[in-house]
Parts: sequence; C-alpha cells; structure tokens
Amino acid sequence: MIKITLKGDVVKEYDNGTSIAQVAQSLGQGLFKAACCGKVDGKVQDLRFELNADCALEICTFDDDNGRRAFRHTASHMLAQAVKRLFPNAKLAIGPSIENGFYYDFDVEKPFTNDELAKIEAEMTKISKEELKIEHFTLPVDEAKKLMASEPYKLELIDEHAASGEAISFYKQGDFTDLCAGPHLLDTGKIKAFKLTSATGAYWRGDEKNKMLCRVYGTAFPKAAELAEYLEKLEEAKKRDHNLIGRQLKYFTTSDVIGQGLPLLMPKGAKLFQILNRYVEDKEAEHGYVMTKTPFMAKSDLYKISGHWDHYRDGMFILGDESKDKEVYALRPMTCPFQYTIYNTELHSYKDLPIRFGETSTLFRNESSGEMHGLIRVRQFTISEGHLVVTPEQLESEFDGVVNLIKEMMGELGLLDDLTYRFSKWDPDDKEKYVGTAEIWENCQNTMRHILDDLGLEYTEAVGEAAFYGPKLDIQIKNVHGKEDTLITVQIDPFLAENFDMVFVDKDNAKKRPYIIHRTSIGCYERTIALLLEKYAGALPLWLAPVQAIVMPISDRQQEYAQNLVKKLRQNGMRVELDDRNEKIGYKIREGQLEKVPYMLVLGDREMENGEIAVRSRSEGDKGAMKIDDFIAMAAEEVRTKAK
RNA sequence: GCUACUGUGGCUCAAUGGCAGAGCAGUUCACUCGUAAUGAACAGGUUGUCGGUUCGAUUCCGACCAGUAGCUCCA
Repeated sequence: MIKITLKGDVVKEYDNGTSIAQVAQSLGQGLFKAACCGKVDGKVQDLRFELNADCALEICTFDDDNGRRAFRHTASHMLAQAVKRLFPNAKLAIGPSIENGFYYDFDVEKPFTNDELAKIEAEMTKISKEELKIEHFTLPVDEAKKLMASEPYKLELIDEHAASGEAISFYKQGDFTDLCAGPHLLDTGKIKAFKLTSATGAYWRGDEKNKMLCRVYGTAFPKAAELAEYLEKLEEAKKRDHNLIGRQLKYFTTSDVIGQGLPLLMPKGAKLFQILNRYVEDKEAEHGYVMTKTPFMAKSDLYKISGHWDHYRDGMFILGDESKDKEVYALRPMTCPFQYTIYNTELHSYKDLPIRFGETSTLFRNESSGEMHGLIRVRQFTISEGHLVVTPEQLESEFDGVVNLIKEMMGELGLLDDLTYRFSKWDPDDKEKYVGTAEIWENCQNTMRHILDDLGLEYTEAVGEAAFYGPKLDIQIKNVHGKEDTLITVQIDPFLAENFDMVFVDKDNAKKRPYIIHRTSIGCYERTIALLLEKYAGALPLWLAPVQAIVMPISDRQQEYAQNLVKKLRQNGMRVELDDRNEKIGYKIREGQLEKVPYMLVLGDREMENGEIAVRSRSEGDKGAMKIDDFIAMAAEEVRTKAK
C-alpha cells in the first residue's frame, strides 16, 4: 500500500500501481469525468500514470492550467486524426496546446481553405462521437522510426529525442497514432465543444529558412456554452481594436500613396499625442531628466561607431549612394549615439552623474512589409526616449528609479495592471546578433537579475530577446487579439560606452567607463495610444480625452450663453467644443455618445436663467443641472486623479 | 519577407461578364426643438492601380499597391 496526500492534506491509502485515473474514480464519478491529468509531487503526469510510492497528488481538471492544456492537446490530436482521414498525404509536424486553444501544423500541397476547415471540423465531431479510447505506449528508437517511416517531421523529432536515451512515447486513438509525450485524456468523447478558428502559414520549427507549413488553429472547452461564451468574447474584443476604433473616432488614418506603416494622426490623435507628450516631458523634468533635441539623420559614420551599421543596416532608411562617392546618411532608428555625442562634448566628473537625458524622439525603421499593424507596428514613430549615464555604484538605484517612474506613469494611464515583465537575455549561440564576450554578458545579466529580484518584479526570462548590445527588461502588453508586444523597455548597455569612448573621472582621478541605461517611460506614443484606445474602447479618461466636453445649446436663444460658457471652460484649461448646429438635442447627444465624449453640457432656457448647465456624462447619463463653477471643480478633480 | 483572406462614393455594406444600388455622413430648404437619429430635396463612384482575356471586365486571369489574421523579425 502507498500513502497518497490529496487536496486539503487528506491522506488516503491505495494499492501500489494504482493509476491517477483510478484514484480520481475512487474520489467520485464527477471528478473522474472532469479529470484531465494529474500532478504528482508537483510534476505533471498522464491520467494513466501508475503511482508506486507515497506522494502528493493533485487531480487537474479543465480549471487548472495543466488540465486545460491536456484537454486541448487531445483536441489537437483529434484535429490531426481528422486531417489524416480526409487528406492521407498530409504530413504531420507538431500540435501543442497554446494559451487559448491549440494548433496543429501540417505539410500539405495546398493550404486548407475555409470549406476544407469546415469539413475537418465535421470529421472531428465524428471522432468525438466515436469515443475512441486513447492508449499510451512507448517504443525503442528504431521501432519508433519504423512506425513513423512516412512522417519526415516526426522522424526528425525522434532523432532529437533519441539523444536523451529515453524510449519514444506514443498515443494511439483508433486509426491514428501520434508521437507525443502527453498527457492526454482517456478518450475522444470528452472533447465535444470545439471550433477551428483559422488556417495560416507557419515555418517548421519557427525558422524562416524552413518550409512554411499550414497551421490550423482551434479551441476547445468542456461545455458548448463555454465555447460560445469564449467566441462571443473574441468578437467583443475585436470591437475594441484600435485599428477600427482609432479610424472610426478619427484618431488616425492611413493612405495608399503615403505608404505602409506611416499613419497620419488626425486632430484627435494629435491632441492625445500632445497631452501624453507634455505629461511625459513634465514628469521627467520632475525626475531630474534634461531634454535634448537631436537630428533625425546622421552620416553612416555615426552608425558605424555604434555598431548599428553592421547589426541593423536592413532596418534603416539609407539616403545617398556610397558607390557614387556621395556621403551616405541614414534616418535614425534609435537615439542612443546622438545623446552619447552630447555627453562626450565635455569631460565629466563622477559628481556630474547620474546624467538623465530625455528626448521626444522620432525614429525610422524599415520594417518588412508584413509586419505593419495599425499604430502598433509602424515605420516612423516617436518614443519617449532616454539614456542615463551612471557610475557603477549608481546603476541599481537609477534602474529602480526608472522602473518606479514607469510604474507611476502606467498607473496614471490605467495600464499598470495589464503589464507583464520579461527579462530578455542574449543567446550565447547566436554570434551573428550579439556583440561582446560571454563574460561581459553574464556579468551584466547577473547584475540585472539581481536588480529585478530586489525590485520584487515578477518576470519571465527569454533567451535571445536581448538587444544586440545588452540585456533588457521588456514590459509587455497584449492587444485585443491576445498578441503580446513590448510597450516599454529598459536596457543596461555595457558595450556602447566603449565604442563611443565615454568616460567619467572618478574620485581617484582615474577615467572610468560609465554604465548606460537605455529606457523609455511610456514607450512609443503611437503604440501607447493604440493600447489606450483598446483598453478604454475609445472612451478615454477625462484627463486624456482630446475633447472633454461638448456644449449643446437647445435653440438659438442660448447661443450667446453657450459661447460664453465655452470661453470660460477653455480659460479653465478644458478642451471644449460647441455644437451649435441646428439639430435636435437628442441628435447632438447621440453623436456625442458615439464619439465617446466624457461630458455633454446641455443648455436650455432654464439653465440660462439660473446660470447653470445640465451635465450629461457619457457613462452615467443625465446628472441634472449644476453651477458652472461646480462643474469646473468636479472636472478638475477628475483630471487630477487621472486613471487611478 | 512568407501563407491566407480582403479592397465598390467620406463610412457601413449590396449587386452583376452587358447603363453600379441602399443606409448613414455631406449640401440646401423648412422646422427653434429638453437628454441616443425631424422632414424634404440635391449632390457624390474610371468599383485600389496597371496590364491581359473578351464584342464588352467592376466581375475572370496576372503583376503591383494597400488593409486584416498568422509566421518570421521587432519598440
């Protein structure tokens, strides 16, 4: 007998060799039906796993992340089985579960059409109804290869696994067998509520040098209602897409003849940009930043010193032609070397440091044509850029200061809770991308990890995501499609100070290398505006709203009163417009609501007589009449508290 | 850059190998109106661009441009 510690520290005895599924069954039929996998002493295991020693066991259902993954991974096998039945020549690549579903990659002559996707989905329904038992088995490498002889991608995977010395693991359901480490459900009947959402291209092993396969995405839930709710939520999310809202509400537009990745900010977008920009520059000044204003282009010489010419040339817009003996310039893809040049105009004492340079900096990057996306990924953008030149002793406190400033600002924008943190490290095997020696990288990364841990940040680590010149703290955010992007980045640069021969004179009168922190405070204005529009579905908080209120006289009689009101509100710093069109009040209000204007100020004879305004809030509706000064005070307080 | 889809007045969408249509927005006129659309009239398009097939192309084919999702790359 073995002792198994279950949820709530309940200990029960079982026969040696009892499977996780059997334990679940002994605890109740409901749990058995819902069980997707188990966790034995913290390690995820298949339901078929036999327990042979005392252990702690957790039964994972769909509510658990591991359970959900097993559930959807089983769905991905059903997808592959359906494809194999309908398209026997399709070659199988891989098919994992992902955050909100699963996918499977196939090598097929022609990518699947929507009609074919529907047929595959119908076949999956059949497979579900067949309630095929899913069996697990292992084979030695040579037999495994025999079994998968017609699957070149599987053979490649087997060869890789072979190095570990372990037997090769398979799962079989009816007429379909797949190379797979599991875990999986016990039969295909559990997966009833699923949907194939799209078919796209994806490179084998995520490498663009490899063949592009056909990837089918799908999702699955235990109940049809949950699936419907999820799909509904996806549709709802799409309505918040900044690319839709931003164009509808006239924040930005694009033009075929201007070019890809070159959005035009319209009056509302430009106003929002200005609000954010003033906020950033004022806030940074408070925090001891000094502003620079540097050229949008420079000779290639500059980028040769910084290393960008070698590492980043394809990403730059280059002007001039070297072969014609003309000077070659490039639009700047970053601000670093410009601010370094300012630093180097004089010899600095340790007493001068830290120096915190900030610049509202417009950058140009020649992104590949397939990368552009609304305001999130563009070819020209403006970033709240900055570089801190610090002594080694100041590195930690200055880094902390940067992160705290970011958090304060993200809090005021209302985005703080949507952020995740990523520690982006170099890839020692990628000699092409990264400069410098392993020793410097490891040192710098250890310093950074130490700082992040002291800050108490919860972060993930990502190999190969560092800049070519140093490790990064990337602050990530997801768009309405669930796609993650970097909103903000803070980098420690141990190399470029060397390239630019930057020094400071320390207490001992010796010239030493400073550290440089590259950082942004709210990121690129375009991208941040996009995420704000999505966060608020266009209904920006009062302090950010390009138009904060619209004054709406009911008839011509209130014309003069309305104009005076607009004047007074503007004198009090409010962004106000007058809607004196000859339209009914209901019509004006409808438009104001659709434009997501925070306040609509209705003026009729009653208000005019009493020196009041009837205030309508976009979210709370008619708030009744109030004195003008009371409204000004109320709005001022709302602006002051920002998004908190 | 790769895979797929899409492109019709300012916007949302309809239609067809044979004269391109609706709603909203716009303009004009009337109405001076109390919290999500007053009525009428008018105007607005070389169907993304350039080629090809065809008696005839907006529709079919090709290239390019742009947009969308995914991959790769990246702030």
